[in-house]
Amino acid sequence: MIIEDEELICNELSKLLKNNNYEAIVLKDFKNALKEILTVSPDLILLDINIPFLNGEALLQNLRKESNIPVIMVTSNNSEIDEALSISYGADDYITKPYNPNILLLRIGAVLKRTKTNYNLKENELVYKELKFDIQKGIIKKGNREIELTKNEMIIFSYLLNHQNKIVTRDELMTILWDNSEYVNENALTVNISRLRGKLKEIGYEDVIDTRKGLGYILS
Amino acid sequence: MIIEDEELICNELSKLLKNNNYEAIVLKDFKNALKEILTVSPDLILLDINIPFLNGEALLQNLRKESNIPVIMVTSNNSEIDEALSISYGADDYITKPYNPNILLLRIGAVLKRTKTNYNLKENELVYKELKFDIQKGIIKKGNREIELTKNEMIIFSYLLNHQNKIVTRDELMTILWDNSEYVNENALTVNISRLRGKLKEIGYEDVIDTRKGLGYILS
DNA sequence: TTCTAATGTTACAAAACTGTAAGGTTAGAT
DNA sequence: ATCTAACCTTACAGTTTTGTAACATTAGAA
Repeated sequence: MIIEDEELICNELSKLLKNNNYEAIVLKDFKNALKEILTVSPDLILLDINIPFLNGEALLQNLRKESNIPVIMVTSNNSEIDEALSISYGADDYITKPYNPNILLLRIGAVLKRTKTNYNLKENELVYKELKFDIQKGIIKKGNREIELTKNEMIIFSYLLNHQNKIVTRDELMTILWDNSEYVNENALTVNISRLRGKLKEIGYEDVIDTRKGLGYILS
Repeated sequence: MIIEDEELICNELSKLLKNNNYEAIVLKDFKNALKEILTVSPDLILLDINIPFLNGEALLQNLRKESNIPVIMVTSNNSEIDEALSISYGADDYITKPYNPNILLLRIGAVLKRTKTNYNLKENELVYKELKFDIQKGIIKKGNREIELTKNEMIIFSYLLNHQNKIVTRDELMTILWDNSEYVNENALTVNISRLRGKLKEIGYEDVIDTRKGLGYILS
């Protein structure tokens, strides 16, 4: 959602966002801004702080009482005070006019990534090839098929995803699963890997966890 | 870790970082940069891309083959090309010289936050009052005491944490737990809340989940 | 104060999870 | 080509998790 009074900028921004596969909505009615925002419930807000007759900082403060929708503050001058202020009011990032479109896109991407992975259960998904992995619930989705991972499988899969294309040693996994093995059978890990592979296979992902004998495992 | 050839800047940066509760190490031996980095294994790297006799881009590329340590690229000119390049080589952010110290600190904070929550199992902790919550493993730590949450408890606690000081309706929780209840007893939620409260109480957190009768629950 | 719908607690059994053991397979060194 | 350590698979039983039911408690409306 774009909150900005200069129509030219609004149009450019809309175009820019749409060209990059975002949906863009421009807020028209500044009077009922808060209500509008909450109704639309956008994924991210670009908020110009210098709109006449709209107290952007107050709006942000009020918004923060009800929602954690990420906000990127758009400021006119480059002073640090402004930046610090916007951030203390709860903005997730700031950018000064005139902004470079590519930089703005990078910032938007970064904020979305940051806030998505930071605890919004519904959207906390990680993508691997054609499948989505819901970290909190431990559910893998592919198309309409869903597979539920157990806690151990979740931990292993998370770790492998986080180290894609890198060899992960069995020791590393043992440490993560059982705090460096008090008295757990070495085979327990093998079994858990086996089970994870089985589930991945069910949704058509055979051979994605590769064994590097003597070294560990690798997720391609 | 600071990778930078101008000694004056190194010193200023070190001071800045230390004053803000970071540890700072300056890389001296540019020849064995990669090896050094991997040995030290810093939490974040500030990499000046314009050091004579050091190909920063190649270094980053090679580093990325072995590790996901976050890197902030320091560039001299503001051109987009540079930025785009650094990012495609795997940098997590970029900043142009001369940089404003406060902005640099903000960027560092943002990158650390982003990369920490993005799947580094060991460090993926969320802090609530004096306790730490390991999202992946579902373990709550307080001092030397540890409590293990079950999957359901984890989901509820995560959601409450994500909506601190906001009322969370029972419906919301039901949806998250059971995809808007096929045929699950309404009481199942109550029981799960009860169990979570019990565990929180064990580590001295009584009455942190408040009931708002007719509305929902709230984590204070 | 009284009443009642909303919420809480406990015990229990079905279901899911997980480490172990026993035996099978395989990559790669010799 | 052979051998063996490394890894895989399967079945099983102990343990944990979880929804249900039955009953208890409580906040707040009237």
